[in-house]
Amino acid sequence: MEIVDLSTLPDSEVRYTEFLRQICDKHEMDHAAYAGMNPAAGTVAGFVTYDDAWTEHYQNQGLIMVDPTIHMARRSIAPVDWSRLERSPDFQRVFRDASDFGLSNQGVTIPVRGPYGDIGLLSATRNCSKEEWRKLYTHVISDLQSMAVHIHDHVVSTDELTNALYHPTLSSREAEILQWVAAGKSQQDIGDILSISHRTVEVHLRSSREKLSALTTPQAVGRAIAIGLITPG
Amino acid sequence: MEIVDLSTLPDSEVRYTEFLRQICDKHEMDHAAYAGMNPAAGTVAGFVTYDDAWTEHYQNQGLIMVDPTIHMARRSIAPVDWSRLERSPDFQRVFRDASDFGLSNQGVTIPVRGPYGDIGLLSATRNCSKEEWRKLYTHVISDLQSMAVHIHDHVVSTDELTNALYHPTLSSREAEILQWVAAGKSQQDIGDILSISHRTVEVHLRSSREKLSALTTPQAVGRAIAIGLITPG
DNA sequence: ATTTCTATTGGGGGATTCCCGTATTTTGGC
DNA sequence: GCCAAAATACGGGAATCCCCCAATAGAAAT
Repeated sequence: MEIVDLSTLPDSEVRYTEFLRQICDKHEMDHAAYAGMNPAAGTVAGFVTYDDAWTEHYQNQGLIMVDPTIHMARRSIAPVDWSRLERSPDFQRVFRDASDFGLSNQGVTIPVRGPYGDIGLLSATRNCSKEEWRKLYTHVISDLQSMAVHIHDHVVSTDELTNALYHPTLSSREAEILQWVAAGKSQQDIGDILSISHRTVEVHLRSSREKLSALTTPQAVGRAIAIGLITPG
Repeated sequence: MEIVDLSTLPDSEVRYTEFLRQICDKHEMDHAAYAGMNPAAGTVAGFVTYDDAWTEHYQNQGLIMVDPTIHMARRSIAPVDWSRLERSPDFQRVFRDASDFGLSNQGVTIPVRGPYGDIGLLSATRNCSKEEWRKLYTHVISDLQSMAVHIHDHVVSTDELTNALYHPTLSSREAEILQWVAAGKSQQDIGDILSISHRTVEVHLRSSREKLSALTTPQAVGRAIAIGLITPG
């Protein structure tokens, strides 16, 4: 199958929504939605083909916090077929509401992760019989996975806001010292290891915290790991 | 396309290698390889269809440290076509060696990430003309991505060693407090938030450190985030 | 050539964390 | 039911971190 190159389309939110519509058409889905999250920056970007009414309701009710499809997909490697979700109270809550808006409880959510703790979720839904869904699923899942990777890759690489928050650059010294902190060393230890004063170590740590907008060193370490500047020690 | 269910095959390394062979057969590849990494635990698992000679050479020379396919794929969301790699000295080094062992410099590496900082790389290679490769690539990439997700999901969910290192369980209080620390709160702050003494907060932090085998709180936060027990704040 | 940024070292002092205790409550196994 | 282990809770005191300040030297930018 040919891949629609997102980069050839005009640069706006509309473009992504249009891309989702094309996916729907091609794979006989009623609706598709993409949500991209950057846990370190706390940002979320979303594009949907749903009606505004449902989107508004979803946001106003804070359904994103209880939506079981998101909850599961965030913890999964493989695509999550909604039919395999546990029928929890949260499930009832979200899908009862969705049903009121004419949406099906048949669908799939595909997680895609990037190297910096970012995660994209591509969901597609369709109202049809269980057998039809089963057949459709096995037929299109592979393409949908490709589409999910494609869209997430594109969103991450073009979203300037995300990119800015993504890559606070640490100097080599800062990264080096923060890496040692993540490895459990004290400032004095690090000073000895690098043959510099523990005062200097503290200065680099402080600037690292500032660059990462972190209040404390543990927070800075967490963020640095989440965005891939250092590795857990 | 039908997905070969890995769970129906006998449980061993051989099974994965066999699965890789099937992928080769189905998609007209010469060789395939999978490498799974858990950065928090520092473990690496690999399965290949290459000759032992090349595998040995690769390991003895420590090529994994300079292999540009791995280097790039680790930082990418989308599949990495080897033909688009920069012709760096490392590239020359690895692919000159590979060529000596009769291996092609045409191939693709597909990264797959899980929620706990784990990453799997599925590579496939084939010796053919550029045009053939181009055609083959667009034809099979979607299926290969599916296969990559499938194999990584399976390796992660069945590798007991990984699982053990993966999930040191924190008590709810411990996770709660560590989450606040990752959000940049001090012990005093957290005590106020949870209406307990900051002394108690410190005790929970200590046991969290012990469970995560961490020497310091920053290290504990880093590990907890890497293995998904908490999220970066 | 001047400015700006980075890396380095240092003092003093308050804030925070961390190790040493103890004690109560909850949980799980026998 | 009982006991052991874990979870929860609190305090004193020592070690560490962190913030204020100042200062020098080299590299990079203008």
